[in-house]
Amino acid sequence: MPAQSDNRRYDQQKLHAIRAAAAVFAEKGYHGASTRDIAERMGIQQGSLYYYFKSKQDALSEVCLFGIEDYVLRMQVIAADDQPFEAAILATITSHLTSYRERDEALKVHNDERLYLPEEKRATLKKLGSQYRKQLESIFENGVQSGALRDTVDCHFAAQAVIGMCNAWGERIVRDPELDLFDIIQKCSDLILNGFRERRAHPRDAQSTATTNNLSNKKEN
Amino acid sequence: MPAQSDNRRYDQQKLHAIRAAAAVFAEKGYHGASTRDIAERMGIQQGSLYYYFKSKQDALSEVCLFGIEDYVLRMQVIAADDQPFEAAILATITSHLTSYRERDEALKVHNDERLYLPEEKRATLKKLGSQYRKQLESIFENGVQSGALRDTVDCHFAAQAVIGMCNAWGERIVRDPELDLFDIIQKCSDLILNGFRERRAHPRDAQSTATTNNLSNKKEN
DNA sequence: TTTAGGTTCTATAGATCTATAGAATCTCGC
DNA sequence: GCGAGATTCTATAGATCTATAGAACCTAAA
Repeated sequence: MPAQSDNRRYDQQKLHAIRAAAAVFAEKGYHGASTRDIAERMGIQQGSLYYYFKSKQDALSEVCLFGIEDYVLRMQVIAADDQPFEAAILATITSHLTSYRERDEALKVHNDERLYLPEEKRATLKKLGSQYRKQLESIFENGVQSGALRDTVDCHFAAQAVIGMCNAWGERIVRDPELDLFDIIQKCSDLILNGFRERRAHPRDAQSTATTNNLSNKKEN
Repeated sequence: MPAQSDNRRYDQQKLHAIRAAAAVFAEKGYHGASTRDIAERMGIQQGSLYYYFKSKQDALSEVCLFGIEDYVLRMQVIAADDQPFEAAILATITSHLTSYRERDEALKVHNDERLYLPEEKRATLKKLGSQYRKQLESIFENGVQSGALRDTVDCHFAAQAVIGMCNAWGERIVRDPELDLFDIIQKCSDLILNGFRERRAHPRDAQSTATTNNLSNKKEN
């Protein structure tokens, strides 16, 4: 039965179990992983796993929560802290990507496998996720209001784009531990802020509007 | 036995099978989907599916290939075509995102499930994927050389970022058919080119220009 | 040492699922 | 209508996999 008061052993093993499940789910996917795989990874028998998880689905649920919880908390801190936009977006991206490194595979599992949970079990995750997105949106809104960002910026789009980009890099980061985290953070921030286009030495500034116009009617579509 | 010369029936059903497999894999994941699910969706019995696929893994393989093949071809056309960078990146994003709409779930399956294929069966997909990336990189390199992009741009990073962002939006597009594709394409291009930062009123350099601002605020159709 | 409760093990029921074999049905040229 | 080949069906072997029950083991307090 699920442990008691000051019992260290249970808590240690439970954490161990969550990490093992995260690693296995990340590698094989929720449905591709077996409870035997998870148990094996933590050095116990398959049946013993049910001492820590009510069910396989319950394991997924806990891994997802573990993967996202303090990552949302960190965002809350960033959003509350009233920094200039540039600092805030850098902090956001840093937090997002270092989460992938630190919490290993749990965040990846949250992103890739959470949809296999039934609606009800996902409620908490959903709330955390949209909380995160809203806070990121508010950072963008503040950026617009402060004049740091263009007033044409669609903050909802912007938040989704940042999240999407960070998750894409996060997947790579998890898969390839050699990647230079700091370098990626820098470049992502730069992209979000400035894009890739050269700004000062634009060839002909008279037709600058013309250049954007012909973007739309090109080639087959 | 796998059909013959002018036999229409087989080809039709085979395509039907691939689409059914794509839909089911997209919804439940490779391991979460059963061959019975796929067969059911195309209105035949589970065992009959093996008339069209050698194995379940073979089905995944074909779906992935189906999902990525002509999408790479389109990129080849774009890269060969010597357009200005702005047009090329718009065409790229348009191609990428409309692929998600048109080929339904097969591209999503390629992105999410292809890693479950054994190394050997993935060889072709890998080649196609890196071909795609390299062509996108060369588009960025051309952009730098032509002066359209800053010469500090890391083209490898840029290509990965674009692919990551497009895939992230693609997932949403597949899941929510109501999303305005054209709007997303516009905003992604704008982000890649210009970022979100206000440029006119930036303290440091007072000059240039209103150039590209109006890309984002044209109220499309 | 004894004992209680916490942790892990073994064994297994019951429910999948993949892939195959062989029978049944369908299609179409003759 | 006949027969050959193409397509689909039924039935099943064999290999999973999840979850549970109950025995065994381990630790620490009395």
